[in-house]
Amino acid sequence: MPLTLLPAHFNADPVRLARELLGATLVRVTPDGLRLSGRVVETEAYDCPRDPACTAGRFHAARSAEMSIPPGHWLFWFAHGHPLLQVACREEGVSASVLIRAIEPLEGVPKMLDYRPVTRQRDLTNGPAKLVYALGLDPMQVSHRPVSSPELHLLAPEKPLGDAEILVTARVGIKEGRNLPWRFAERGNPWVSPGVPSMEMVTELGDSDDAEAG
DNA sequence: ACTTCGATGCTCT
DNA sequence: GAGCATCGAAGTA
Repeated sequence: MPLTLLPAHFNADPVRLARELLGATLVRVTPDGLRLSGRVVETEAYDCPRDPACTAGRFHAARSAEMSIPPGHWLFWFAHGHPLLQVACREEGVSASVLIRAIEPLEGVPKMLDYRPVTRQRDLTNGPAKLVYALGLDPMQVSHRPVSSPELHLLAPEKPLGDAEILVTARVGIKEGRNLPWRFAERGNPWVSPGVPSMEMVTELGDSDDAEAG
């Protein structure tokens, strides 16, 4: 039986955690007891003290609300009116998190399609806000709850993904810190978000950059 | 399959 | 009032 990840597990480097969460199962139990789940296939790390995406401009102040959330608790970042699901990392008072960017639907697909009707099944959960809608999550209800909550929790991967199975790329949609290789995806999985670059582009990324996971 | 472009709602100025 | 860690629709292939 897979283990439910506990909040204490997230008092750690978000870059490492983002990588380790690939292959985990995100489980949502609806108010009527329906179980929806999906395999985590794409994540992204944010780590303020060393992250230009956080310290640049408006982001710095914006993190203050997030900083009051203890590690291993859910939080939502809003972008363009869309809620993005994250887990707070490191110790409380530090702004660091892992963003869940895409999942591969496992259980409860009909209910997900009910929450978020799409014509192509591929589009159901292949984006950070898409998966929030497909799971029927209400940010107001889920924010600040532990990642081990019955209604929304994470099961550890059966087997951690090897380096060869992980595609490391740059984050998207931000100005500063574009170059940091802090987005992780399961290589070859069709359920990753449309913007994940091909292998060729990743190779170019490697020589132009520094910061590593640690 | 790909592109472009407007709407979204929340946060900070 | 601006800008954004995005999405969806509409257009072209």
